[in-house]
Amino acid sequence: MKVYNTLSKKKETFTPLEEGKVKMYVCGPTVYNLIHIGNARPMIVFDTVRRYMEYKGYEVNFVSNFTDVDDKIIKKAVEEGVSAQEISKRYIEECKKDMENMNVKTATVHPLATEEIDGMLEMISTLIEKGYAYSTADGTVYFRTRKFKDYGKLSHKNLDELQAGHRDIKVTREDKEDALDFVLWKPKKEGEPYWESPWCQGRPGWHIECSVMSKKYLGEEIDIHAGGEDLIFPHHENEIAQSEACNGKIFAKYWLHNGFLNIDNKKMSKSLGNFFTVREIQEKYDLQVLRFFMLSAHYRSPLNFSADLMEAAKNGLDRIRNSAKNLNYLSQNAKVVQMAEQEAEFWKESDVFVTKFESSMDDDFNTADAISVVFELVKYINTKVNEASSKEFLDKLYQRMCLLCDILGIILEEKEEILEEEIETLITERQAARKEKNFARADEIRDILLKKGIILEDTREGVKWKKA
RNA sequence: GGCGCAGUAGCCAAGCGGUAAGGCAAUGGUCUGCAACACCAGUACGCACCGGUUCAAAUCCGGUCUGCGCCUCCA
Repeated sequence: MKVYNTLSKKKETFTPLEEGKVKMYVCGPTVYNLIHIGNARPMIVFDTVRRYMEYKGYEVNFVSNFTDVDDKIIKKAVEEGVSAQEISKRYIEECKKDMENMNVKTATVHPLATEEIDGMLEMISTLIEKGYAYSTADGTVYFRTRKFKDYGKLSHKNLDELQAGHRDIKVTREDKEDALDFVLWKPKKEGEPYWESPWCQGRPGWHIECSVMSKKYLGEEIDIHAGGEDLIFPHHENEIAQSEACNGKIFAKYWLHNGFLNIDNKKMSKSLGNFFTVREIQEKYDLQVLRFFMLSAHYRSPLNFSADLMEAAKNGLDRIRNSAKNLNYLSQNAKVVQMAEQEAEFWKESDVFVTKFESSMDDDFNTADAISVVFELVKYINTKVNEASSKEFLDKLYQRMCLLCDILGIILEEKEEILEEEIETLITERQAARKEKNFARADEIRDILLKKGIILEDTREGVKWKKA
């Protein structure tokens, strides 16, 4: 299995630190609002990485945090006149609902920054002892960036370039030894949540939490650290500095980063008004469609989001689901016999799709390619299967489809929705009318239902309905 | 100013040295009381442009144009 490592800028063969086990950390969201579809990309992508690793037989210890102390949370709390904790708690719950609806597996541990303050104080103290950090008059603690020789190895920047970088809005604080030093601990402001520390009453800087939580739940050395590409600098660069300066060991072996999600070819931002929450997408689509859409491009490429693209993704997913549905339908009526000789040959022949799927995924999780293999399987199934097929053959093919889709986190079974009784009755009446060849009445009922927003389709599996 | 990514059919998107996967849409067909759905079948002499290397280039090298990202909170 090859993975692209941001550290080396190359695809590398994946070899875990410990045979058969994977230690993986994914930077989670700051919970100050409902998550947006940009937040959803790393969740979906790295959940898929995890699923594939598990499929390959690895035992994956997957840790993903919730940042529950932060300026934006405090700001939101002030706006609503409630505590910061109330805000973070609320949006963690909402986020978990969204994750479930996107079929993102729960992490082995979902640590909260506010519950790991002790570990942070400990790491900051060690960094000060080792000369990698210093505190200032007001109790702010900074990381001494220039002291860490490898600084810049992830983002491939060197300190002088960084400093020479033209930035209009460059806020440098007077008490820093160097403009590049970043905050580990900062004093509270009036009304803000705070914790006691040797330096002042205050709260942690953003970067320290991930270093600490990763260490606590996965150890000083981990296999994979992942997140959005925007986190490469400064967040992940700073994490490396903190962890490696503190532990004296290589922090993470592989660094994976997903590309950004754009809206109509523009960066998503509130000011442009092109900001979508996962919840808003859910009003219009099953979140499986969102997931399928996100996996239809390579995770490192930028991905454009638009209404048309979602619609295309929906139609594509439907093709896969229809094929699965058809297998189920045929299976229900199939003869319970063993595979015929030719079916056994076809079955054997379809092994190739599993092999191809795996080699796509082995190549840096090429889900776009993997999905194309699923479509090839769909076509194969559609052309090889009919009313005369044996139950064994049908069921095996169905299981094979499920196997591949499950790795992608795509669910094939659809939730059964319940119709109002009145509509149910009309559908039954229409069926009766059709049987008596009273097509006028049948069409009349179809029109009535259409006006109620129900579209009927007469398929060979019986009448199907969907909402307009 | 520095660092970096990308340009493949109407749209999306794999391929990354051996002669263009897959999906959506459009088109033709099969099925159906009709409609819809579903299924099947075609669909790029070509991979932004100009040069170069090679027996062979969408893939490597140089240049040009265009779009985008990071360097500041951000997934």
